[in-house]
Amino acid sequence: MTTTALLHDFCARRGDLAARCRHCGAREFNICQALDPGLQEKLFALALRLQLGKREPVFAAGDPAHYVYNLTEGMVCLSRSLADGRRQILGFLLPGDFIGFEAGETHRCDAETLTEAKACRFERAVFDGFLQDNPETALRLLRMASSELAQAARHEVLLGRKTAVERIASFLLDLRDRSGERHLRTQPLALPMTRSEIADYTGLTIETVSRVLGRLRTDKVIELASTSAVRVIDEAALERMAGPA
Amino acid sequence: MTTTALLHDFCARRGDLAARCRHCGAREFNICQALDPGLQEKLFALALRLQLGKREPVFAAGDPAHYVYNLTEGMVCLSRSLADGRRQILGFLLPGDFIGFEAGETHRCDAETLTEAKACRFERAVFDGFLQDNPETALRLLRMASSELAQAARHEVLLGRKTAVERIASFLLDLRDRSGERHLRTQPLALPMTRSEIADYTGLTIETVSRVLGRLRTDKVIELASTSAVRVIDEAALERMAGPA
DNA sequence: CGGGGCGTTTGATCTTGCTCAAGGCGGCCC
DNA sequence: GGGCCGCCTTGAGCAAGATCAAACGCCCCG
Repeated sequence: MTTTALLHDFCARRGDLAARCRHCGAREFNICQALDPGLQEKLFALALRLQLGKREPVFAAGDPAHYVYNLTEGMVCLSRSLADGRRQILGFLLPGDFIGFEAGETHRCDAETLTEAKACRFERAVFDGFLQDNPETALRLLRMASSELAQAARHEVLLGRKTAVERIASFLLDLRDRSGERHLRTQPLALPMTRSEIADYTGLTIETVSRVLGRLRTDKVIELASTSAVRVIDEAALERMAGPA
Repeated sequence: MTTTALLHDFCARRGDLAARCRHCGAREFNICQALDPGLQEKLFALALRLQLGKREPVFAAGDPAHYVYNLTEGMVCLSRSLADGRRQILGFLLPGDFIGFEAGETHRCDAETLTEAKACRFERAVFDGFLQDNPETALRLLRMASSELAQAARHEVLLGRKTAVERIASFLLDLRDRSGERHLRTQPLALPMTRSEIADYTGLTIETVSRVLGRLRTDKVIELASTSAVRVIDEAALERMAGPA
């Protein structure tokens, strides 16, 4: 098999419900990474493999945090809403991302799938026990948490200090880069979220999101294959538009 | 001694450079919490006690991340800047907060003291080793990281979806609550950061920060003892102004 | 194939918070 | 004690993006 074919095969197995960890397409990115086969088997035994539908809630803010999840396939959206309906989307999660680990007893944001998705679900207490017994896994999770914190910091810069154009360009580049890291298709890049969700991620309105995307298209920086897929035509321009580093 | 006197004594020892962990005023909040005395001694042996001046950089974005820090006294400001000078302040850290843990090799934001401060500094590799050997400490750190992530999420809501008044009111309440949890004085509440730093935390300009604070003062919601200390007069009003939960 | 509904696009107007400008206050140094 | 400098406040006008409004297009369903 060629490298491409191998990669294709690898991706096809991503999140296969019956597959053991060593066949899991998300293994390279998620919590199981670098576990030796024995530990992987142990962790697998603790997991419930979950198949989730498109636009299905995983948990809501305030729910008791009984479980933690490791996403293996699909996209999930994390958000927090104010009582009057204003919503802030915190991030769009990709295969390998860890969801639902809380310091307290309840979840503090909403999690919903944007696409069909698969995940490994662990009982919180059981998972904590595994971490106790496997400090290198705890350290790996700590490093993943630290990456998420860095991602949140970049998002705070976007929300607090960037213009509308910079926000949209940064959003597209960030999603593309993270999708690429996870071996997902980037050209065209899937946008399974609605304009309203892009707006709530970037702190803008749907009208502004639509106008900015329209302008990027007019300027030949991107092509919109459909409303839910972009192709980056002029990468350098898009990077310039995303603002200074 | 009365409870108050005990607390006073306790706070006076906060961060005492010579003190062992069991006398450290920040012990209740920081990484050492709930360690048994033996482990505390082991951790203490790994720490360099650091005395920092007012407005002193701790590290800058891009610096190699050789050390991690546990703040025991004073306030530290975390920020990220764009090349054109725009800055986003990520948070104002209080005693007990953990600083500088990175997934990669370098720091990804700037850290600077706002006041004189004290911290325990650990070499990264040594600290990682301690976590390997003490999974319950790793778990505790993981829970602290999860709290920071929740704090970041609240900040994202503030930056993405709140009005100027809501941002300032939320900022004041958040700082007051976190100061209270750490047994710091809350009435009046110290604001060691400049208007410019409040602006860069809230995603506003200094003029808007000044106007909103002025309006809160005019409306008798707060009193400004000096430019760097507030007293909350009408708590309910301030909470209303911070926006719906 | 035609109709309905939702999500998106596009346009016109308005508002919030930014920019630009000037003045005030306070702390610190000489 | 006086002056200077940095930070803060206040005011006037402006602009980026929000709001309000309407039309479009696509998909689904009858």
